Amino acid sequence: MNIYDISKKAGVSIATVSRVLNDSPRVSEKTRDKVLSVMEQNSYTPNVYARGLGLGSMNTIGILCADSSDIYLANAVYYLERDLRQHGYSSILCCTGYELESKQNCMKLLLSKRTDAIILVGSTFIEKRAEHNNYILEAGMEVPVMLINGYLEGSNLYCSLCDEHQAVYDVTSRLLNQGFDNPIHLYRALSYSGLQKKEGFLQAISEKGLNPQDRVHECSGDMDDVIDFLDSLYDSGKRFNAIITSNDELAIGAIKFARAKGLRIPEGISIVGHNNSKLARYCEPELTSIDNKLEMICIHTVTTLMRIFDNKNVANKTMFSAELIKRQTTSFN
Amino acid sequence: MNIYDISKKAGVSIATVSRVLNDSPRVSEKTRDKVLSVMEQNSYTPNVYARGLGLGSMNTIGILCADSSDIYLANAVYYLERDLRQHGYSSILCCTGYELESKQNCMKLLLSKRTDAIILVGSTFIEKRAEHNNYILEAGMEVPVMLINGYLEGSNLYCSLCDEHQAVYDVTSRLLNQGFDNPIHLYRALSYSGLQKKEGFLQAISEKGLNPQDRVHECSGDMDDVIDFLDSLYDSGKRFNAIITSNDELAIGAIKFARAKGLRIPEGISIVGHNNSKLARYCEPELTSIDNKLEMICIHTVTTLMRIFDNKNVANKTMFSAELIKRQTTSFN
DNA sequence: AAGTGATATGTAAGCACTTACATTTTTAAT
DNA sequence: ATTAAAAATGTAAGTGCTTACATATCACTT
Repeated sequence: MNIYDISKKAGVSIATVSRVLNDSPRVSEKTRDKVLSVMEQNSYTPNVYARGLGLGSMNTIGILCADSSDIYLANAVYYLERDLRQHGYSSILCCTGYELESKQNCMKLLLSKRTDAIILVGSTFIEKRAEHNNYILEAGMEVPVMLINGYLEGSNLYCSLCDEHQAVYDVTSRLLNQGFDNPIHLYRALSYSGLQKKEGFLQAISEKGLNPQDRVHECSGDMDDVIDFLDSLYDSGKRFNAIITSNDELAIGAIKFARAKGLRIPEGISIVGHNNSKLARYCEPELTSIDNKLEMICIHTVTTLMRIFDNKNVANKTMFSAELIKRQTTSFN
Repeated sequence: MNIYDISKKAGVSIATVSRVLNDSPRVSEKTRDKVLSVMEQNSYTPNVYARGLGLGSMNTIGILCADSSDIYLANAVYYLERDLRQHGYSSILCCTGYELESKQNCMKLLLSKRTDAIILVGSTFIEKRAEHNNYILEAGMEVPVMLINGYLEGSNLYCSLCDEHQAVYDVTSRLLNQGFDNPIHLYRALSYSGLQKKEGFLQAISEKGLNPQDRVHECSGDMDDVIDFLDSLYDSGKRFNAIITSNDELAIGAIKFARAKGLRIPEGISIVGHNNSKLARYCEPELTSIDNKLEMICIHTVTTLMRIFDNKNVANKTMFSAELIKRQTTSFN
């Protein structure tokens, strides 16, 4: 069943059928109804490939995500797909993992699918080494590329993110002022946002005149690794009374560590997570966490994309403010 | 840059270029190399829409998922996308939510995208009312439809699932034999697998001669609702010493409830989750949970799909065995 | 009733590929 | 060197849609 069949059955030309398909105003109401009812009766579905050929696009967006099984990224994917679909776009998902080559391949794949734009989810994309960003910049020359939780100065990328630097600076300062004067920071990966978090932490402690030495540590995503790491740090004689992490999983590892060592939370040690994922309420005690407004960022990203498609003007960078969600692992008033 | 440009630059016909594109053996090695290098130099990417038109397909699979922000379903989506991509297929994701109409619309959307198959993730798809399954069966007439964690007797759907009935029957029986003689079951939704879990529970308790009355309860997915529900059940005088749930989130709600009431886990009350998600280790005490082999099911689903595409013969239903992962909310030996 | 502009419809040429069939070239056997 | 079969390549007709341009129809005006 194609446009020719429909045109015959409706007694019109294929151009008219096509116009109906594309909501053209240049069809009389009578004809439109006729054509639509023929389509309905024959449960006709236009062929996307043919339309894509003719139109040069078929309203699909590529979502490049490091790991959609990560609870935070999974939420991002969910919000994005939902909002895109509401705007008439569908989503091709591609999970890259954390290897550069795999990311590049996935990007190539999405570009070859002629997606109208590409959204990068997971701040792990913008890395320290500039050459690791090239494939993103190149993609940006072909289609609009949106970064969630990332930013690249002076690039043609569109960025929606949260002010993680400020957020971490703020909690760290508050903890310091409250007597938790010996904090450490655990992070997962030095992505753009990871870097911001770390810098926020460092700024706060340096303002208090603390030595940053041995206060910042990279951890694997596995909870047991986090526990092991903290155990060995502790057993080597190192002491600390606050742990600020770059995501909630790490913070839960920290909680497990503290409980196992008999440290009291939050009196003896404060713990702050990041992302304010559902996990924050699953653990015990429930986790104080920085909410970085993921849903808002995703909605904004999709809105921006639509404006770009409409050739409206658009900011290259939009930054939201995080919010500290206080629970039981800290004793802020 | 299209196939004509390439053919000119390589000094061959478009048919030859197309053959190179399609890995046809009917091209000499010399010509193939020549064409490939011209493509490379001009960084040519074949147009998916044109290829899709000519070939009638472009190796894309639709993934219909109730809610990809659900930690269990997010994992399924992750495994599926990964395995599909390894086999040269890309994935269009569509999150339906739990409303029938929305599910139907998403299915239509995916079919209109001419996906080569559709995978339904989230057992919520096969419901009690037969008419709610019609849209799935109709889709099954057009393309292969695979069900993850679902089954529909006598249909043309391909199903990969885990024997949840047996799994729940087994733990429930073990708990009963261990003296936890007053169990209740909480479930999220009466999907196919939800039904299996419930039936497994009921069979176990009826074999022990217990009254099933008031032992099985539907809960919302929200943790606070679960806690509230159990609170009011408890406050109304109802007592129980084992809670078997249909997912880990519910079980964590149960843990929170038990701790708040001062019930001792696992001596006073045993709690068993389902899915063995990461969550099971985040809570306190860590949760005993039924592992229903999601990764294996997903891999099997993709393999099955590839066999279908190759016209190899394939089982309509494949069932795996679950495994009980013992942690701290039960005291099995 | 003829003429005008607006509106509706049709024709045909893209869009970038695939592939059956026809033709040419190569290889190997005589 | 001749010939047949096999291999490589080319030609041209799809694939199902969009849309510029041409043409037909309609509603008014005079």
